[in-house]
Amino acid sequence: MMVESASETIRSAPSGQNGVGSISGQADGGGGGAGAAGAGGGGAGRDPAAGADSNGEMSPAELLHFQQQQVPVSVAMMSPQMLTPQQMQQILSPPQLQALLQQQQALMLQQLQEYYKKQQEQLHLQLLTQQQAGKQQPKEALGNKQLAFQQQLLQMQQLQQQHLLNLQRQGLVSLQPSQASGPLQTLPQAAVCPTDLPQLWKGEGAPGQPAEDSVKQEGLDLTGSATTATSFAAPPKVSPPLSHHTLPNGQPTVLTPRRDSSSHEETPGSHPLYGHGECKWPGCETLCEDLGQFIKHLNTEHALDDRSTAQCRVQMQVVQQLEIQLAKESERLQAMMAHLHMRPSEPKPFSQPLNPVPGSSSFSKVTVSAADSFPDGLVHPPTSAAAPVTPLRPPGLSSASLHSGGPARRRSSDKFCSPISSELAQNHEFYKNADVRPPFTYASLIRQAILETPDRQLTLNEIYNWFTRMFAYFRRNTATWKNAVRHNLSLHKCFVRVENVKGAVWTVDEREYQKRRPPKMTGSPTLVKNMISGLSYGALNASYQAALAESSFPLLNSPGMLNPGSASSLLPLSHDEVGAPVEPLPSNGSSSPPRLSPSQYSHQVQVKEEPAEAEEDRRPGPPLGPPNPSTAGPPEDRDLEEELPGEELS
DNA sequence: CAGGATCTAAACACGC
DNA sequence: AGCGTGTTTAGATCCT
Repeated sequence: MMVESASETIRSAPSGQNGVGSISGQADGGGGGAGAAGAGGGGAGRDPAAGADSNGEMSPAELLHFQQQQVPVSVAMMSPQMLTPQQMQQILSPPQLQALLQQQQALMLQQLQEYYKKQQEQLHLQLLTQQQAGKQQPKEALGNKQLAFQQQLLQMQQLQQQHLLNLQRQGLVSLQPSQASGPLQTLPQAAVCPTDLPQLWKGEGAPGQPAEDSVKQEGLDLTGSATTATSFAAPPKVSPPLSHHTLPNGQPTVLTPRRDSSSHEETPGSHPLYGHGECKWPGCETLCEDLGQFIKHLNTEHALDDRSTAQCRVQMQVVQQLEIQLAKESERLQAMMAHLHMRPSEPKPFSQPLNPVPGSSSFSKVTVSAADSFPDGLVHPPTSAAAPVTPLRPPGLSSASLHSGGPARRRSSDKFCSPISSELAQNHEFYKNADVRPPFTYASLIRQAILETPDRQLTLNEIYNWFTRMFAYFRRNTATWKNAVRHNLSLHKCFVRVENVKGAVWTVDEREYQKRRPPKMTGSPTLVKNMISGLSYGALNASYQAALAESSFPLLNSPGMLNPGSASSLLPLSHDEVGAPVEPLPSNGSSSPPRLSPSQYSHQVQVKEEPAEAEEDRRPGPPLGPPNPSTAGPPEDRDLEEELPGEELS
């Protein structure tokens, strides 16, 4: 199933973002060649060109190169830049979100400053104490301790620096390299070129420490303390660590697709630093009516001078820090997964396609985007916290689906165990802003939409709205996907139409929905394992987290553990169930009234007055689960039931 | 190869 | 007549 979904994703990839789904399937099917071209050209192909364009305009090609690579990343993290104005309009909150975000960050900045200040004082105090005490101690010991403190201090300051840089980068803190002032008085170094930091540290900490050299050389690199980041040492000097963003096969990568999603505004005549009528230079945001004006502004305000260079350095540092952080988190993930026996921990040079389908013609298309390929060989999907709206790609989403305009189904999620609601929650911002097709089936999405509502019912139009609200992808090609939605509503028994006072609403028959799921996959440890190993880490990420959180995976390692008791104790009041949607597998959800909020359930039943008949047809047994030959057993047991076949299979 | 799931497209019906 | 809503059919892909 996983495979299938992935393959569908793959298949659709060629259609590209612009091509939309329309005939993607057929077109692709017909010509594998076309597909390949689409994959390459669709997302990545375009970028190089864009890069070339802007490159010509800017002075130091190198700097610009960095900017091209970096700016969008960080900018994307802060603003829904990739959206077209139209899309922006359709989104409810961005402006408010932005404002809110800024408020929060301002607050955070304050707290950070306080925190860092305290930490620094504390560290200094400790250091001094140690130094004094150390006079009576062997020199070696003293050196070590001092070094340790020094490193700690450095680490802390680096962290601080990182935060500040981020804030600065986001324009929250307006900093001029030459004029540090205002809110950052306590941390003047942040305003200065990062390369000055070592000196500052030198002045602050113990002078002449050996570690400083390395720090100096590596800028903000956490060399001294980054013992865990061994797998991914930040490149020395200031060259942005982009090397790993290229795929072995030479395919363009990550950073390119990103632009894809923002391609709406980045017409051939556009500039990576220009968007929404304003200058995207860090902390600038000067309004420019047109590109020409912007270019002028760029050349005057951001010419190659000390300030611009410094800002560029800052940006590079930001990226470096993020990379380092990413590396650390990735390593942690790797260790976790290794520990959980999810997969061999040895790095695999290049992630395999989401669905290693050797024979598949689309195989080549599904290479993991550069974003996913890191030196450690792991896929490094952005965490929702780190890059909520990064167009690079959401956790759990295959790269293919990123570029795809076609179906990006991932039945794994609705069929297997990855809770769509969890993943949605995690990547909510991403899907909301990025023009990426969600890797869920229409059915699962519709169900999700319905279950998210208190009443567990939606009119068709409300479903439409949910789609457009939740997914940028569904803000276009409305005819296509709306048709698909209607088609799915009609086709699947799990969707029940209910005549309401205000019209017809759609509800979900969980039992039917569960029925749709092939039992064999749900419980077979072997199959599940295989599926997992066939997955890319990226695809796993969110799904895994959610799945693990919801204890779906314990089944993996201990099928025997599966019993009503344990299952119910594990599944129930997960975040999904409490606040929101219920995922099928974990809870077997709505089909098990006892676990579901009684009010909710009754509500659902209530609504279905008219379709009661139909419902009875579809629901052999009463909601409360009296055993039925076919769907037999109490709801709780259905968990078991669904798993059992799998066990039998294996 | 059959069967199932999914997606896309399209035709048609019905009511407002 | 146009539109929204539903239903249904057909063709396609992919996986088991």
